[in-house]
Amino acid sequence: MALQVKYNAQNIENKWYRYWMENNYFHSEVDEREPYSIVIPPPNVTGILHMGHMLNNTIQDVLIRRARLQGKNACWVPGTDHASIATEAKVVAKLKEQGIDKNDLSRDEFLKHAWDWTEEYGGVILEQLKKLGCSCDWDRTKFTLDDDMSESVIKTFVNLYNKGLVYRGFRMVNWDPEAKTTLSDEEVEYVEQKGKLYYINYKIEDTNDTLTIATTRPETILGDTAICINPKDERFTHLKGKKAIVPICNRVIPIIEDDYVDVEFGTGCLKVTPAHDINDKALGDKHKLEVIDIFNEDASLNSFGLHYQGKDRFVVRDEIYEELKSLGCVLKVETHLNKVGTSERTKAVIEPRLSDQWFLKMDEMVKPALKAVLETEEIKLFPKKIENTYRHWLENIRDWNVSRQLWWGQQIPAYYYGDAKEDFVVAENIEEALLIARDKTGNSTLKSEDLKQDQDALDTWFSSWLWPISVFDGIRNPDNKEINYYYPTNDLVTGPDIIFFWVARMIFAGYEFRNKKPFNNVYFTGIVRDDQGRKMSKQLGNSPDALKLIEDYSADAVRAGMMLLSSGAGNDLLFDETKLAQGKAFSNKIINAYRLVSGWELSDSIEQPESSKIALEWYHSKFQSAFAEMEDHFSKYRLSDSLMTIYKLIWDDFCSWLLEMVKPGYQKPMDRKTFDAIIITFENNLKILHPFMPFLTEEIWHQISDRSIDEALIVSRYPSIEAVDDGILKDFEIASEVISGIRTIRKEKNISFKETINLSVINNINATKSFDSVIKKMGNIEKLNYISEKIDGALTYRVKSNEYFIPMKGSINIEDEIVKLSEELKYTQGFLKSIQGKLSNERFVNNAPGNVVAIERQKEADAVAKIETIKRSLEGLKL
RNA sequence: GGGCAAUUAGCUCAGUUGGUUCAGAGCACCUCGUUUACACCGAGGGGGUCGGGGGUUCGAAUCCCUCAUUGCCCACCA
Repeated sequence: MALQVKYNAQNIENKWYRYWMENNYFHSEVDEREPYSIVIPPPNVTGILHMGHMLNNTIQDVLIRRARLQGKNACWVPGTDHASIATEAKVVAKLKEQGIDKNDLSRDEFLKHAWDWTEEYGGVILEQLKKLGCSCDWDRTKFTLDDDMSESVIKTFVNLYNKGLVYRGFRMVNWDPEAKTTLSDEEVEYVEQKGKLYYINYKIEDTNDTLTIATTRPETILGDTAICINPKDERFTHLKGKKAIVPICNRVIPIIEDDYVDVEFGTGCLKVTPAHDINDKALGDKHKLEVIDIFNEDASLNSFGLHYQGKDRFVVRDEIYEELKSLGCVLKVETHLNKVGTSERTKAVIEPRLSDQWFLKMDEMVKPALKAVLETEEIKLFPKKIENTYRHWLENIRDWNVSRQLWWGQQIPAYYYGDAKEDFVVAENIEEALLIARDKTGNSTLKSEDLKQDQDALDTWFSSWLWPISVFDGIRNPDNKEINYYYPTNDLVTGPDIIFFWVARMIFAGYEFRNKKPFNNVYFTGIVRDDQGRKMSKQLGNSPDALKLIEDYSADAVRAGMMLLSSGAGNDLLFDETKLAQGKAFSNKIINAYRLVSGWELSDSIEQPESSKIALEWYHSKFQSAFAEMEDHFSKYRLSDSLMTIYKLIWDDFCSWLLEMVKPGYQKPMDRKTFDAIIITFENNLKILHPFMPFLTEEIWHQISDRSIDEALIVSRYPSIEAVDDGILKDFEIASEVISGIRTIRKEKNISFKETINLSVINNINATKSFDSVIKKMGNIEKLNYISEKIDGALTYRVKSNEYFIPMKGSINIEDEIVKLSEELKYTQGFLKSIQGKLSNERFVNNAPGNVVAIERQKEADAVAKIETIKRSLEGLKL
């Protein structure tokens, strides 16, 4: 344990990560121990590490390492998500750059490109997590498109179909014209936009009258199949039963009545376009209107668009406005603020569109999920307030549209054998499908070539909702020993933005397929924002490079910094690089503390000083109380408080007090007994800090002594919990105040620390007597004696109400002393007055509980006594 | 439009069931100090009428009402 060379974080961190990997410490297998498992929220396979990941994964690693130190069988399953829309969009863009149009490729050709892309960029993020120190069981790494994962997904779909929970429906869905796929409601973002409200005149058939409708989307008039008025609207009674003529296409459409129409809004006349608006669709169904879809899948106009055919909807909007104007059909145009649905991924404006899609029934699945979180609380959400959001969504849930018009994902296992909509079967593979189809049709000559698989892929979340089950192969082999051992997982750490996409659905899946919750606790992290409170994003360029931060500050410092920043579950955190610097300073502090300890000369021949003995006794209790506090914070998922407790323990109590108290004098040797005890306390400090700063702690751990493979810090055990001696903690508190007092006086009176002084104490400070040796050492006191009478002309200082000490050397400025004492007197008198005020208030004495009143009386007595003491001191000075 | 949460020191946040002069922590700031691990240090110190107003109570940062501001979630107004 020689004095070390400069700490090179990067080398050391790489060294220990390699060591951990080589010795398989991250790997977990089923055994006798209590399991502790976490499944990672799988990042997008082509993603790169950003601040959110750093926060999220640091938290998970802290939890995992802590569980390991508790002797549990800790298993953190890593993996990535195929992120269908996001990845497919990236691949399409990449191909476009190369001059390749997705539409020119076959499904297989496209998938080949996607896999190439995945192999090239995929998994980068997992390597980055290693830099951060994440102790995932990499042998278990999963990808949501791995064969076994996909099999589980397909099996699940078939299972749900057979249970009657999956159905095919012709519905209005959110259509992303750029990705040419549907989106779930959760994937639609409503963005406020300044649009226009166009007032357009329609002729009324067989009259010269017109009626005016207001619309934000004039291009959709080509799909109009009715005008609707409110039957109670007296302005339009003359229109009842009449027909209107749509401008440009001159289609004659009925004027219908429905009280859905808001008399106040626009003109009170509503144009009805059932193919392009969800409400219009409802009206259309009710009134049996014709449905005219005027768009292609890329939202350009189809043949119903007449001379606008092939043009984009927004181009048409402007052009049709011009045409209508030239036809004299435009009454006016107003600006109008409304919220436009856009695709979360592609940012394209969503087009409500009618199409055939696959849906999963939700109403039954919601029930156990609601109960588990809100009633039995067998699943706990942190922060609790998020339960409101959870409840609201679940209570208003709609069926889940699980089909996507994409290729990157699991293809829906539905096989069509005929042209009719219901001519299909659902099966795990084509062979089975064939058997079922033959059976169903009675046509035994049906061949596999006659079957055509559905072209759609499943929503990404349809694979990730199985994640906690499928990573342990619990779908395909529901009774395997892994799933029975690791499931339910313990903690889930994720962002609140995917509570519906993912968290709620995992809960559905858990109860549906395992009849058990998927996890016990969900810790929702906050969003990482910049110092102005803005969300960190690529567009704003306000997100620091995560890897650069690790390089600049070390992984330990970044982890500690992130943990210090995150105040509690669910709270956003403002990124502040000074916190990383604080983390760095902390690791430096520890390195230097070790440098001090490792530099001590040992001697077996000297006795342990009394001061060291008592100091170590005190620290033992201090450590235990901090440890208990840390555990308490952990139990409430208050990780930043937990780290702060350790931070203060190590910085203040260990470094500033303990080490200073036991430090031998200049060039003096250290006694063996104290040294050995210090090493043990140092090791215990490292243990409790290890989950937060794994590299540094492991490094020092091995510097302290050579350790075998079984003795690495990562696989050691937390210190045992022992009783806290409250008495010694209290005594030390007083002793430390005495020492602070000495320092203050030295400073005020310009007495150097090198100069010894004498100290006399009046009124037995029994409490501190055991710390006499410490006070002498820390205050550089030559003689410490207890006296019964005050010494005139000496400096006075009080600790607590009636205990004080008097350094006798040094020049005394009596005036200063008088001023100081007078101030103290004034303060104490004020205090006394407020207490007496309270006590003379009859209502207080009569109403407050007895113990509260008793406390007040004690305070009163203490204050009176203290005032007496101060007064005596003052008189002494004035003499 | 509906719902939920928040507002405490310059900054980020604690403050459990109302009760010590209880307004706290970390960082930042100020003063002093090259004491034999560390200036990424040490010793001291300043700083908030707990968003405004009202109420309940012997007593309110804490409970109630109201206003203001901010954030989040949900919602089909053409």
